[in-house]
Amino acid sequence: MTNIRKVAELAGVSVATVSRTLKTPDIVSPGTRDRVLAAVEQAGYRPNLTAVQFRSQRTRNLVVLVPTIANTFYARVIGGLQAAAQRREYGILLCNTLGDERTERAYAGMVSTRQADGLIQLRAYDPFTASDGKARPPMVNACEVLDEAPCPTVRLDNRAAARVVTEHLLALGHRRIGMIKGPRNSPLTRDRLLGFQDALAVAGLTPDESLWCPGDFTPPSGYRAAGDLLARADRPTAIFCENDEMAMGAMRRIKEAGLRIPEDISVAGFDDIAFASFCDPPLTTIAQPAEDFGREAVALLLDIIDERDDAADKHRIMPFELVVRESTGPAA
Amino acid sequence: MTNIRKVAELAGVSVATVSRTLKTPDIVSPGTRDRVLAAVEQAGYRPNLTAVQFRSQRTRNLVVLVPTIANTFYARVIGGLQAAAQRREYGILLCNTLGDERTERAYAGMVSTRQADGLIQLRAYDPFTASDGKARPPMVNACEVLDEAPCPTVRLDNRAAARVVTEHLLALGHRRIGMIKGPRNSPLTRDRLLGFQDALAVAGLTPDESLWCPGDFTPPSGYRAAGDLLARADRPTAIFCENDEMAMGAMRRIKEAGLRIPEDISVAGFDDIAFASFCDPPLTTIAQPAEDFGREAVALLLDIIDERDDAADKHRIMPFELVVRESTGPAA
DNA sequence: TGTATGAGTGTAACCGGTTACATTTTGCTG
DNA sequence: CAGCAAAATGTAACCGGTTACACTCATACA
Repeated sequence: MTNIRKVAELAGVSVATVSRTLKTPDIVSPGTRDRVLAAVEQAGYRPNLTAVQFRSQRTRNLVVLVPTIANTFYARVIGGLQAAAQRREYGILLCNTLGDERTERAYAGMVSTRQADGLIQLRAYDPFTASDGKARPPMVNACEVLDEAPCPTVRLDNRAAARVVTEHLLALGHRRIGMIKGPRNSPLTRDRLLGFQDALAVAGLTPDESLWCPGDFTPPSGYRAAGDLLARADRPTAIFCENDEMAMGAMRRIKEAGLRIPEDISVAGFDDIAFASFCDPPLTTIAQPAEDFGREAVALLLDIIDERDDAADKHRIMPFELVVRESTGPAA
Repeated sequence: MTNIRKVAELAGVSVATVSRTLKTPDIVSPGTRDRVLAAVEQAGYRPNLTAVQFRSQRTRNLVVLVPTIANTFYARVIGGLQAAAQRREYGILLCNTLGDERTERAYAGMVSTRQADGLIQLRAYDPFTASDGKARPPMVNACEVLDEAPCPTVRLDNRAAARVVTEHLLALGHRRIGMIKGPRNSPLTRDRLLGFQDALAVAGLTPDESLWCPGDFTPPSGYRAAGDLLARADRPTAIFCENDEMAMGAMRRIKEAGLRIPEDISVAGFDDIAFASFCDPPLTTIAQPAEDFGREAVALLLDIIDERDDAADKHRIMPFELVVRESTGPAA
């Protein structure tokens, strides 16, 4: 394996000069510089980054924990993350945790063991135990955030967004609105449900909890939940799904029951994934600036790492937008 | 930062003994072992993995280059990759390249610069230039593979699979079949087109190239291509899309034209993504063992890295299955 | 008692860069 | 041409582990 010593020998200079030629070319004389670069070329030399990282105690890598990359919303967030990191010359180590806490802690350990300089967590779970004490590695929590996050966060005002969707349905005359919830312990689930209730309360309606069905953010769970809602004698005239994937499942179930969307029943989702505008009918949903979540998270994390910041408890709220398509219409 | 010397001092032993206690506990005496472990606990010691990697010249990390993680098929492949790697105590560094060659080369450089021990490429592009010469880093190419791959490959017999889909359409009586292709220079596109032609040839039909539309594996491109096909006076009675995402776009366009699927026109896809069974109507497509692609790729790569293997030109062909759903029916 | 054996532990070299400090070379001025 | 500052380059310590080799000491056996 060619190392810096081989190159130095080849160029007839010291290792320090080789290092300087590659890192700060302006402080070596032009003649030497040419000779060294030729030797680098000839030897096919690539610096051993492991050695550099070891020496500098900096890896310029960031670990990103994603609950599931299969979700197209997260895929967009990651796109934003990567672009931002690349611009600052940081690499992204992407970890698909599937929500498994053991896996999350294992990957988070890459920061404790100095394989990465910081961590971006896209789920409301803190992989560092109390025993890590005050020496908490640099971390940012985005998208689904902890209530009392021990770090900066980037999130949507999910409650307000859910309220806007619900108000849209209410404005269309819907009074019995079904709700398909996300995973039980997710703050997203809770906040979106709260926003839903807020809107009902403002409209002077008493919420009917029997219309709230459990789901897990996957199409099959939306399919099942919709089945339960349709089986009722007093089925709702609209269903608000806490994400688009469940809305897709719900729409499938509604069609199998021989009902029309939105004539017989309206459906609204959340996230505005790529398929939302291509399903039948196109889905009314909440659009989020997914890429910006990634960008912001990187910016905040690098602030901590570079200690440009002391507070370290900045919290960003990203904007959302209701996208009205054809899956919602006037109540029958 | 607590390091091994601090722990050694705390336990009253040498650094070698600390190292041995953690790596080969059976060769230190029980008394010493307890003392060292207590010191490790007390100091909150985590070995600096960068130092370990540097010293051992092994990172136990694998780089995976994914064209786009937003594609749910790739997401499943990655799931398989991660599970397999974790079992062998390797980490996965996932890179979303978006097909950008500069990004791919940059991340592939992580192997040349010894930040990772090997590379799994899910796209038909070789990120190593000829100048890397015979010192090619360990690499495996999966899913979309190079024709003359300089490394082991894991792939589907795309040609045979496309032929099976086409035969299914022919058996339903379709004679004018439209084709929505993938990216121009992808071997997937070419092989699936070849299989399509194979089936037509066997059926004694002359292929009509004007029915082959360009696409790029995204829903909007399927939407546009379907528009072109429907605008023809002699529009096809079936459309074979080279992947499911384009099929979703095509179905949307067909419905907007007021046509029914499959009564007026049949649609078939490829990949069997999660939404394939939830769109309207559920999509006939080719299912691939996505997770197995990942598992196999890791197995082959570790064979090379551990030099269990000298040949290094093993090629695995994975099985596929035609999944007939409701988007295909008898020709009108 | 002397010696061989082996378990347990310590010492220090090593991995490949970076960089503080020392040394040499160059350029300029009087 | 001496003398000095500045520029260019070299020397070697250092990052934090791992491990070959050396050493100590208890035990077993002749």
